[in-house]
Amino acid sequence: MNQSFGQLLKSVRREKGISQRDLADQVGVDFSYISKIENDRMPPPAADTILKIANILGMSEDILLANSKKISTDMSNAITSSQSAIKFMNEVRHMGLSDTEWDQLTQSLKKLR
Amino acid sequence: MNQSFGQLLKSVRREKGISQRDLADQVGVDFSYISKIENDRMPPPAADTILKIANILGMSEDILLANSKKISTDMSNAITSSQSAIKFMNEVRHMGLSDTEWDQLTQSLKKLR
DNA sequence: CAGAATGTTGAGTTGAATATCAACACCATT
DNA sequence: AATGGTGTTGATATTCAACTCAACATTCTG
Repeated sequence: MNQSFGQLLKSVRREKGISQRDLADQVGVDFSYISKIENDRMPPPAADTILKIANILGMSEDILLANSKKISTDMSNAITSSQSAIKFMNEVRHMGLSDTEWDQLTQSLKKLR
Repeated sequence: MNQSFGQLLKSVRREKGISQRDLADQVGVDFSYISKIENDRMPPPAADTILKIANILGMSEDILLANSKKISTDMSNAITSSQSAIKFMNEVRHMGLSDTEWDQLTQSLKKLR
């Protein structure tokens, strides 16, 4: 059910009919690197690179990022730039939330605005 | 009000009456490294090292971590290990929450349990 | 099948984070 | 003034993520 980052990347890239070389050129990396990532011979690239890939492939940044288990610079900043955010995250970490609870929090989020 | 990581470390260490060498030995780093950190000549150490320091000094891990603007491995895992958590964080990132809003979320958190 | 396009693999590179080492300076006590 | 405990500094080392490069293999298309 949870496909690897490489599997996801490979399938989306193929759907779009783009070669590894084309993608790599647009991203600004070597095409052999794309190959290794797609075959899970290397871990997902840096968060910034993941964002570029998502945009070039015309897919959701969030979905690709989520599959990579990486935290983007933006997200990292969103957390560490505010004392209140850090406090919140510490609480969360100590509590060990379930998926359901996370979803409830997302609901609370939407009620905030 | 917002003292640097180095200033905080130095003041707490002195309160406990521990020398840089003693602290460094217990942490497992060179004492000169502690000196540089305390004088802000080097950025805060790795998250794991920060946790060790906090424990040796008998202070809150969270406070020290928060001052360092770093994300601990535990916190990173708490976020990336769940799809729902990642979804929540993406929402948050796109919204750009204020401190007040973060505090409200912390309240929601407490109501969850 | 030929040639071009595309994909794979192993070894090596690079820069940033995270430190170490050696030398020296300061200060208090004996 | 020497010793011992402490702190500072500049140069250097180590580690790891994130790649590149060159060579080869496979697949597609005419």
